[in-house]
This record gives sequence, C-alpha cells and structure tokens, in this order.
Amino acid sequence: MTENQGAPQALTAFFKSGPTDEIAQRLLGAKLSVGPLSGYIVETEAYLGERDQAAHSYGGRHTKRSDPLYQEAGLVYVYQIRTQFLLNFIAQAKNVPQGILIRGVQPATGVTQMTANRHGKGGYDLTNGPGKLCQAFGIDLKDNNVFVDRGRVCLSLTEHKKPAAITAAPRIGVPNHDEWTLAPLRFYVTGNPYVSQMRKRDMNLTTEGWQSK
DNA sequence: TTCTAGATCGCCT
DNA sequence: GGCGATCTAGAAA
Repeated sequence: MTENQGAPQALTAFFKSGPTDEIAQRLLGAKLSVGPLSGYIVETEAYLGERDQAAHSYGGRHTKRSDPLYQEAGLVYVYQIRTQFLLNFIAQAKNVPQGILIRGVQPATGVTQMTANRHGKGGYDLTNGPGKLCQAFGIDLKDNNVFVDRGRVCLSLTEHKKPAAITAAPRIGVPNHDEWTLAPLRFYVTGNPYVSQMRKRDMNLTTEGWQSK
C-alpha cells in the first residue's frame, strides 16, 4: 500500500499532457467504468484553479473539502451538492488545483443496473447530468480521494469513440462571475443525446455525434 | 417544449 | 447562519 501511489502512469501522464481545457476535450469519448457499469464520456467542464472564480480553489482556497484538487493528476474527486454527487478528475501537478467535471455519459454496459439505481428513470434521462450519472453509476463519497483505476472508478483511453464534432459552450451553474460565467470551458460531443440540457431538435439520433469510423 | 420554483444537506465563514 | 459545479415536477403556450 505504500508503493504504487497515484494513478497508473499512462493516466497520470494524460492528465498532465496539456492545458486542462484541452484535456477536457480529449476526454470526450473515453470509457468510464465502475465495476460492471460503463459508459462513454460525452460532456465535460474544465475548472482552472486559482484564477477561476467558479472553481472551489479560486483565490487559492485550500480547505478540507477541496483538498483533492491540490493532489496529483488522476485523482477522483467526488463532491456533494445538496442531495447529489458530482464526479471530477484532477488534472495537472500537485498543488495546481485544476480539475475536470464529468457532466454527461453515454451508457455502454450495465444499463439495467443503472436504470435500477435511478429508480426506473430510463432513456436519455439516465445519465445526462452530473448528479444523474453519479446516481446511475452508484458513485458517492466513498469514491472520493481515490486514484482512477486504483478504486472502483476506472478510465480507459484506448477503448474510446471519436466525436465527429466538439462544441464549446459556457459552463452551467456559474452565475454572476462575469468573464468566467461566459468562458467556453464546457465541451460536449455535438448532437449526442446524453449531453445535459440537450434539446431534442439538436440531437443527432443517427450518429449520436460519433465518427462513423 | 420551455420556464419557474422548491427540495434539502454538508461545508464554509 | 448561509450558500452551492443540481434535479424534478408542475404549469403554460
């Protein structure tokens, strides 16, 4: 337990391989899994640390709750808001408090189990939002502060789909922070129906936003 | 389909 | 004591 701290080397390297907003885009299409449940990431948001007014680490705040943000790349950071949980991955080196919020996932396996976790809510409502996907995957605070692939939450960069197009948009739930409210740090697979707040007329139900091959 | 309001809990100040 | 990186239901056009 004393050695092998941190995420597998490839994942650690991935989460440090460029600016956080760029990593957030490359995360689209990666495969997320928790035990037998899995899905493809279709929507992310980047949080840019000390200078980002919407981040927990804005202005260098370093509290018990936000401590995972300051740790090594590849850490899973689960945060509770009201009655919901939100799933984040830590990016960049230690003491660089940046992270990526997972907002939407397209289910791949274990759909029956996810539907049960969501109390029977099915279809596109299954995982099209950060609180919803955590409920569907059964993610909660026991998964917080654990490196990816070292606990229940795993990530595969090799088994992934390729987005046909990526849309950048302002983040959700970030009011009254001027430039940070409008900053295009939210990325999603254009036309994918599992993106949160996607309107039906904007969905592409044929390709679901992926490259055909 | 789109908008509005209320629920509800741990952490921060 | 107050607030938040949300979700859901209900109403109206």
